[in-house]
Amino acid sequence: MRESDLPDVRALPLFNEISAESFEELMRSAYVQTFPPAIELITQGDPADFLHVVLDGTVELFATWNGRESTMATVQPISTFILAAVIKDAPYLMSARTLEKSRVVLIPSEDVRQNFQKDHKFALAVVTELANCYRAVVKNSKGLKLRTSIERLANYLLGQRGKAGDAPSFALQIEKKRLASYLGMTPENLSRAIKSLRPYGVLIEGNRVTIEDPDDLMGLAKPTPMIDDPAY
Amino acid sequence: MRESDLPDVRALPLFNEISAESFEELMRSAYVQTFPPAIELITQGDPADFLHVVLDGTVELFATWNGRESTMATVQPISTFILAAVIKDAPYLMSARTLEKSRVVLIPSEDVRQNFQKDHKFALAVVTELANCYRAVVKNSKGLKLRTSIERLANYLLGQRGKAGDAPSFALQIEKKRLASYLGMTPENLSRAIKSLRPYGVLIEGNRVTIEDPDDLMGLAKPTPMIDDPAY
DNA sequence: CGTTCAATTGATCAGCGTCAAACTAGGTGG
DNA sequence: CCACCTAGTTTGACGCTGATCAATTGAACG
Repeated sequence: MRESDLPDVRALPLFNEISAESFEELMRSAYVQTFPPAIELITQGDPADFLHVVLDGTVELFATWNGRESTMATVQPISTFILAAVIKDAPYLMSARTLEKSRVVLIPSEDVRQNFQKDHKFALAVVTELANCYRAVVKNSKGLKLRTSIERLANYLLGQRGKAGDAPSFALQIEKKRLASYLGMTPENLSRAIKSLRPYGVLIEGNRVTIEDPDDLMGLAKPTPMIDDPAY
Repeated sequence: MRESDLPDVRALPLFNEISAESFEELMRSAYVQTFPPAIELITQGDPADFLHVVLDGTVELFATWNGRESTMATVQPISTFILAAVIKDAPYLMSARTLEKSRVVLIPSEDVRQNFQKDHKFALAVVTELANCYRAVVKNSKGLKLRTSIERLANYLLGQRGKAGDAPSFALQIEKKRLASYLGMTPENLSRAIKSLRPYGVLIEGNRVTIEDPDDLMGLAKPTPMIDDPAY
């Protein structure tokens, strides 16, 4: 792997505190690969051979059952995914595909497991990472069960606005088709949900979102850190 | 806390491998309390002061938002809950209440955090526990997004049948009201879903479930370890 | 310039929630 | 021990949300 990529990986919370020795060992056996868009990186049910780190591009985590498919999350640089399967040496629960040209670090699972067995600092970082992942899924689940699709959309938009530094206008990071699936609805329905937010000052043209009056939208969305704040 | 309870707690995967020293330290500051039914043990949003271990009874984890409520899980002996919040020293994401008279061990969060900082074995156990919890929620989420309510019910029943040692008849562990909420539907809807499973050989009278032909039901439920097997 | 796929729109329909009422069961107090 | 009360469960009627189907528009890419 490229020398210049190392600092980025090292900067991740998961690797930040670990010993130079462990890091070097992990990176020695790791390799970086660039994938074209729409490549299935991992398939649910397969053994977890590698811990993945997205350096560039976008990766979609999705699940399938009985011919149906649902977007579970989208991973953007720089972050890892499917850590739990690697740790447990268990099969992946989700599949992953690139949405655009993406550069991904692949770290052999066995090395990850060995190093977190012997490097206490690494184990602590893994704990933190997993606790975060767990809480993220719980929040997601709460949203799914407690909110209507329009409320989920409204909160999603407010969340994206926050990510964009509270700019009045920003770009959607994923296509509407996938956003729909992520929010648990059909594309047709998302289209109509967007229209139904017009009275709340939401305007979406292409992937350009404009929120004219955040307070108005918040009246509908009723965001709470316990569902909507990733850092909570 | 009672001497006789110690072995049960010690037998938990979370505490099984840790040093005698850590265990003793944790138990010294821990205390056991017996609660009547319908007591709210923890409230979402509150700081995570204690790691909880259910010794006896049943505890429901639920979430609320905007006046709505949803059952997220039911915890039965012997197991822990809200480990992630304790580890992260973050607010609880879910509330918990006893469903029946329950005996619960309360371990001060601070002690848990300290001990997993210094006891590597404990940290490893926490990692495994969190990975399991994470995967459980992901499976749950997959079920919610990929299945209809009837399919979720069918799979739930097959799961319970498995827990009951594949007995043709067994008792529901929770009331239908809560089962409905857990499965993401209303009680009325659950009632009708149950009736719609009659042609598949499912008979439910009170809390007594009889599955006449599991294979028939499985044709509808299409269970997969990637959603339905807790050990997967 | 044409192909392909996403996005939108309209029409229709099924699933599910809501409301209301009847019924049942478990627990309490007389 | 029985009557009553409360809360869970079931049933029916109705309406809304969101899925499906079909067709069109729009945009991106070769």
